[in-house]
This record gives sequence, C-alpha cells and structure tokens, in this order.
Amino acid sequence: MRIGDAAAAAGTTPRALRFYEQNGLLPPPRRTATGQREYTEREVARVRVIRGLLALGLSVADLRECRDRLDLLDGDALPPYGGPGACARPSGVADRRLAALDDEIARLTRLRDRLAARIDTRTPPVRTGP
Amino acid sequence: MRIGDAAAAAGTTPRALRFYEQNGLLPPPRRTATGQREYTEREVARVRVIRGLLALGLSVADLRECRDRLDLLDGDALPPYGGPGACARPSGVADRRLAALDDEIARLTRLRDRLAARIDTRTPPVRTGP
DNA sequence: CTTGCCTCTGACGTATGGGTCAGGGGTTAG
DNA sequence: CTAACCCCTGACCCATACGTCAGAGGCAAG
Repeated sequence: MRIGDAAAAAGTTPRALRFYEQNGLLPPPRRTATGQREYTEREVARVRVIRGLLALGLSVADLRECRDRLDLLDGDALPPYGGPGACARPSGVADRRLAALDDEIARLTRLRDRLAARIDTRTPPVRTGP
Repeated sequence: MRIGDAAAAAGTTPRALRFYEQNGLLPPPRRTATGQREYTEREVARVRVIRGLLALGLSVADLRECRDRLDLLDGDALPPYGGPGACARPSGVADRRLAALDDEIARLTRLRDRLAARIDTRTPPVRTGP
C-alpha cells in the first residue's frame, strides 16, 4: 500500500504519516526500488493508535517516549495502571498528561470565574456537572 | 518617561509596549526630537488595564476591538452588562471570550475523563468543586 | 507517448504574546 | 571625551501538528 491509501485507511493524510515518521512515531517503512514508501496493515493500525492517543490529548513528544510500545496497543485501552506496558504507570506519559489537563482545567476555570465576575455579577459561573 | 521606566511602572518590558503599540492597543506615544518614545502616567495606566485584561484570557485581537474604550476603564471592573461601555454587552468581546472559555473547559474535561478511563478505571474523574 | 494522478524532498506558513539578537544611535555621569 | 546604559528598527525564535507549495520524478491507462 502506498502512502495515499495508507493515510486514507488510517483516516488522515500523507503529510501526517511523513510527519509521524520524521518525529519517530512511525519506523521508516519499506521503500520500493524507486523510493516510494510501502505500508502494511500493521503500520496502518499503528497510525490509528497514534491518532487515537493524539486525540486524547497526548503530544507527539509523549508518544515518542513510548514509541517502542505503540504497536502493542490495541487502540481500545491503554495497559492498566502498573501493568507491563509502562505508558500508563505513575509518572508515565499518560499520568503526566492527565495531571497537566487537570491543571489546565483548573486554571481556565479560575479565569472563567474571574472574567465572569468582571462582566456582571448577575452571571454566575456555569458548572458542567449536575 | 521613556519606554524602560514606563514598562517597569506597568510591570512589563519595553518589548511588550512596542508590541501593544504595533497591534493597535496603545496609540503611538509622543516622541522626543530624536525619536524616542515618551509616556505619560495615563498611558502607563492604560498598559496596566491591558495587562489585566490579557491576564483574564482576552486576546490582543479582542482588546483591539475595544481599544477606544481601554483608557476609560479603571482596571478594577469592566462596565456592567448593558452599560454604556460596550466591551461587555452581549456578543461583545468579553462575552465571546467567556463562551470560548466555557467551551474549552468542557472540551478539556471530556478529554480528561476519556484519558482517565483509558488509563485506569480505578481513577475516577476529579472535580474541582465540592 | 502522453495524460493525469501520485509520490518524493525541502521549506515556509499557521496562531500567540512577546523574547532575543544585531547593528546603529541617544543620553548622562565622570 | 568616553564609558555605560538606554533606545531605535527589523528580523528571527518559541511550541504544536500538521497544511501548502515548489520542482522533480513514478506509475498505470488510453
């Protein structure tokens, strides 16, 4: 499969695949005699995993840290806490990202409340929970 | 007052003042015969207002929209909802920013919960509220 | 053989709020 | 007069995940 079809199969673009390769998330694929990239189903699956994790807020740098385990994941669940896959163990990339998300949410919430207070005290903060 | 002192008095840097001027948040200040910028207390106060609003999450583009009212604000409160200062009326910059903040908080919260679910179901979402 | 689509590499653009030079000139104290 | 510090403009840098373009070459169909 050449890069266009592989990208379409993974729901993305050729540019993204080259980008992942350049950034160490995808190993350099086999090339044809004329230099064109050839992808297997396994590599396409790995791209799907990568995109799923990116969509969850992990960064390219995060994924590069556990690139050697990216194609062991089935795209449906990270290895459980403390399990053999180290992506998710404490201080691992996923935990760090979770902590960063919590910090960011707290920061934005404080901003939101302060901004709302300066606009109009008749507009109370809106909480997303019940 | 030259730019270094004005910046220090406003709690920022010369570069920031030139940046605000370049982006239409500060009117071009008076210049000395040799071309150096001269600031008054009033302009310094305006810089403080600008920095307060930026710290609240408003963008430079937001502030540019109401630049003609920036030095009417006392830095302690935006004009009330529906008041004569239009910065804060519905669909004004502050309201748009508030809505954007709410959207962003909701988006990050969804991400956070999905990421947490993939890491470990034993880690329930942490809410900042009581 | 040509047409048209695909791929290659490398480089620049995107938005944000400034930071950090670089090369030149102003300002003030000694 | 000169050192030391300040200011001027213009230009590039940061991080993110790619989009877009440019020029050149590959590949299958008619």
